This record gives sequence, structure tokens and C-alpha cells, in this order.
Amino acid sequence: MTTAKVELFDDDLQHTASYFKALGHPARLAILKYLAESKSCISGDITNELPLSRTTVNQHLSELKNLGLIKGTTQGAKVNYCLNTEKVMALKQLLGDFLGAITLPDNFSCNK
Amino acid sequence: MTTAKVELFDDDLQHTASYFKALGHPARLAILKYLAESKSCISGDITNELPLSRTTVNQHLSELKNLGLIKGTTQGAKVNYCLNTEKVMALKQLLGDFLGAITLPDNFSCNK
DNA sequence: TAATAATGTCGTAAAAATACGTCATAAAAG
DNA sequence: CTTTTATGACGTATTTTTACGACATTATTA
Repeated sequence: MTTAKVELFDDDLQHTASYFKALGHPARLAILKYLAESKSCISGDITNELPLSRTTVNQHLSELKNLGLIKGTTQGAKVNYCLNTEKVMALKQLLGDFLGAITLPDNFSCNK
Repeated sequence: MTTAKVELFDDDLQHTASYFKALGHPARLAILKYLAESKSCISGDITNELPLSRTTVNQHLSELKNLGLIKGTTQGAKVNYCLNTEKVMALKQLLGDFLGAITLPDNFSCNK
């Protein structure tokens, strides 16, 4: 019985981990990077930029969309995806705060 | 044939993603946080702090150790784990750089 | 209107991550 | 020396993630 134990942790840690996890796949990093570089929230032809099938890319897009990091605006038969600036800023804050908390003072030594 | 396509991406993206991924589980975040708070690199009794079996905690520790984020120093029968300050700083730099790259100018609007 | 394009959804196969129990080993305690 | 203690390594069950093909649907195009 290998049940998922993730929900036994602090909500705070779960929440933070979920965002780190979202950035834990090169395809999703590539999507975010692409959307940031091609400032004109280009449509789903992001597929052509990635070595993956359209279906798989769509799946990664959905993951990012579910977390709110990107949003898609339908224009006719096409869909324009773009970064959700507010959420991206919140993401930076969240991850930055965590990273900022795991530092040690310079005078600290492990093997003393 | 669902082969892993991760290696088809830029080394750069793969590398960055691997670090985000390492932080993508609450247990690993809890371990890092614990090591940072209890400044005295306490031994593997981190297990008592987590709702997981010792074996599983050990597995998470190994993951962090393999990435170099923490290091374990054997002292007799016990092992002192602690943050690898240099690597943690490098981690912050790496993730920070990526996050810094995915911003958009304020005057940018998706649905224009 | 018929054919083509662009997407999202569903089902599913394969791979990876999680989670433990059990063993083996080395050191500390008794 | 024998018994705990503290760990790491192995094997494996379950869950999750990753990756696609096949369809269905809605707009363009011809």
C-alpha cells in the first residue's frame, strides 16, 4: 500500500513544492522561456519549437495553465498563450522566499 | 514506445530543470529547511521530523546528496548531514537567473 | 458546402518517482 | 562478546508523470 504522503506535509511546503515541480521539466521551462522571448504571445505552434508531439505539449501547457502561470486566449480557431505576469511575479516571490530561507551564516561549518 | 524525451532538450534547460525538480517534493523542501534552521547539521534523525519511513527519507536525502545540495559526514555510526553552502548559493544563482529571464515588460498585454 | 487547420479531450502504454520492508554492516553500549 | 543503534543498499509494489495516437469540434479556406 504505497499511498501518497504528500498531503501529510505543511500546506505551505506542499504549495511551494508544487511550483518548483511545475518548473521541473525542460519542456515546461522551454515553454516559459519561449513565451518570454517571443514577446508576442504566439499561438500553440510552440509545438514546432519542441521535440515532442502536439498532444504532449498541450499536456505541459495545461499544467502551466492550471497553476495560472500562463493563460490562453482563443482567437478564432487559434489560441494565444502568454505568460500571466502577475502569477509569474508571485512565483518568483514564493520561490525566492523559500530559497532565501535556506542559507547558512558564513561562519558555519559542517565538520567542526 | 514511450521513451524519455528529456535528453532532447538543451543541456542548459535539462540542468536547470533537474534542480527545480529536486525541490519539487515537500519532503525535500522540509529536509533543506530543517538543515537550515537547526544550524547544527543534525544526523539522520531527520526521519523523526517527517511523516515518512526512514527508508524513504534516506532516498530523498540521497537525491539531494547526488545533486550536491547537502553532504553527509560520517561520525562513528552516525552521519551528520548538512547543507553544502557553495552548492546552495549556486542553486539560488541558477534558479534566480532562469526566473529573471521569464519576465515581460510592464507595457506588455496578451489580449491586445 | 467541402476540405483543411488548429485545438482540446480521451484512453492508454511506458517510464519515473514514491514509499517501504527486509537485510547487511559497522559502531557503540552493555 | 553480544546486543542494540544507525545507516545504506536491494527489491518491489503503487502511484504519478510523460508521451502519443485517435477522435471530436470549431473555424478558416478553397
